[in-house]
Amino acid sequence: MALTIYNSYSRKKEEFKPITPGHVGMYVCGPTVSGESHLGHARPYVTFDVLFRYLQHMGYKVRYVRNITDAGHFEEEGREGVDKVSKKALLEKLEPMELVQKYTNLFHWAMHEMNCLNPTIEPTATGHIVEQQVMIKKIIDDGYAYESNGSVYFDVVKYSKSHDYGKLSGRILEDLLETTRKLEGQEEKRNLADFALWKAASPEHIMRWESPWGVGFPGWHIECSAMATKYLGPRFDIHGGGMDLLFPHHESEIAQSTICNDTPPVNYWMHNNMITVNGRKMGKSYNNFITLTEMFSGKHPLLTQPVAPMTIRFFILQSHYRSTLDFSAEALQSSEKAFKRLWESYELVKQLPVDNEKTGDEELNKKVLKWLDELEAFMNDDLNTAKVIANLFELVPIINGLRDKHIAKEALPGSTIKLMHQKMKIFIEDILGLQNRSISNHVIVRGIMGLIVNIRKEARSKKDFVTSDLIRDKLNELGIVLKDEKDGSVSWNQQ
RNA sequence: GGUCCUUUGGCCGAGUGGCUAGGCAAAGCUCUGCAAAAGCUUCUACAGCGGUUCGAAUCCGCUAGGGACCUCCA
Repeated sequence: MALTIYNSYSRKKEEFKPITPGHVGMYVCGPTVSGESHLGHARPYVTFDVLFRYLQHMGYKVRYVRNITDAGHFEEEGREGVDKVSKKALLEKLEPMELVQKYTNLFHWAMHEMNCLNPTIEPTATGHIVEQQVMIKKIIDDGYAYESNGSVYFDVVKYSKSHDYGKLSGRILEDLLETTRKLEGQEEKRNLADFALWKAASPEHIMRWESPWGVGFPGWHIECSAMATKYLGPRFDIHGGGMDLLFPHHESEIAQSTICNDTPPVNYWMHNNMITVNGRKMGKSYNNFITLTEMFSGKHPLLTQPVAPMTIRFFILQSHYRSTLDFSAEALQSSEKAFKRLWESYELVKQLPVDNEKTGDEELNKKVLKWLDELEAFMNDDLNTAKVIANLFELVPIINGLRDKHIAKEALPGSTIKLMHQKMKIFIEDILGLQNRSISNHVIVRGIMGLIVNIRKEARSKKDFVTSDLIRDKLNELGIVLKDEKDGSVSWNQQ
């Protein structure tokens, strides 16, 4: 069964065929590290992390490139006024790399918390100024860019005469030429639709490099083209990012790269939809974003409690990546409970006996096998993680029922139980990248808890419920919940 | 204004023209020293109007609401 993915370029689902058999080149637009990442940013990184994991699961060797945008017009909020005063001592001034380092570290931390695998290459824009300049030179030499006042612009009008500018974003060039927006430096352009490859830096601009066109900094779109070309070649398989990057960012990327490399750069363009707040896109411009540190700590007016990183991951994966996903504290709470229930049942399946050889309930067995079989088909259908999770939940009452003896032990053969365990491991942990970060994984904690549980068991057997309830209540205060199971065993977990 | 998308039960969310996704919440029951879980049962929705079809949440049209991009944006 083949993986199909929705290609924004053709606006259709297409079967995925890599350029080089067995290998996949994938580029995802990374964060701009002039500020902290928010919940909205988490979506593409989780989405494409799942794609990265799934491609590897399929046996592909994947080169996953995700950039760090650390060049551009950077100002840290509240500091720009001070920083622009050049008389300040060096250490008092904003050092761009300091700012960039701070938010890069924070980003990496948040990614780790959400169990996103590291990309195989994570290039920075500042580390590839030379590559960008070489690319710009090539485009000028080819006659598709011009210098103006120390800046360099891409000639969109000329490009569109021989190429399909606007195809990806559904834009019509004539409309773009008539745009009434008044932007800085607009008079330097031949046409309003032209975009900057290199921008001259004003004296107070804190990020600046020498170039053949004067001191300046690279245009926003060129870094992705330069780094993708360098690490993935002129033409590669998958390019991902948020839908809001379709225009102008990705449209410009196509134009630049096409001129520079004589080929359209990407076979499959993938775009995730936005996370919304009350139906409105979460974003910088609307000032309705919640940073990931605020999410994890719960320190935000819209939150009633801290939101675990895994809850965010699960929340994102419960919807399809091309649909909008509406944020609310309630929705996240419901995800938290749901994930917990799924995980506990997954823990349980590992302990179910697998020695039964009969199939007592043919119908149930067939249903379970069907649910398991469908998991892969759902992933293959444009990464339908929502359906994968729905099927995993179908298994929950079955597993719990076997534990409670509600469903007879003989109902399902051991082979089915084993398969459930195996598939749940693959899909929950390896592909969806969900994990349990609670202290219950710690070997010493397990030992201590085993001891406490035994002491309590002893008390209960003597009907000393004062002691047994005290233990349970005190553990509860620490966030550990004990459950007396029907079969006399005791299970526990961290809230 | 242009281009495009969207509207699903109390809430969140999948949905390939026929076979009621799933989660959360709620109610009842079972189990249990108590509790917490868990299990069982109940809750059959697709913005409105019209059309195509044997059959429409799904296709088409119109109306209404919401949104995205056109500007930094995941």
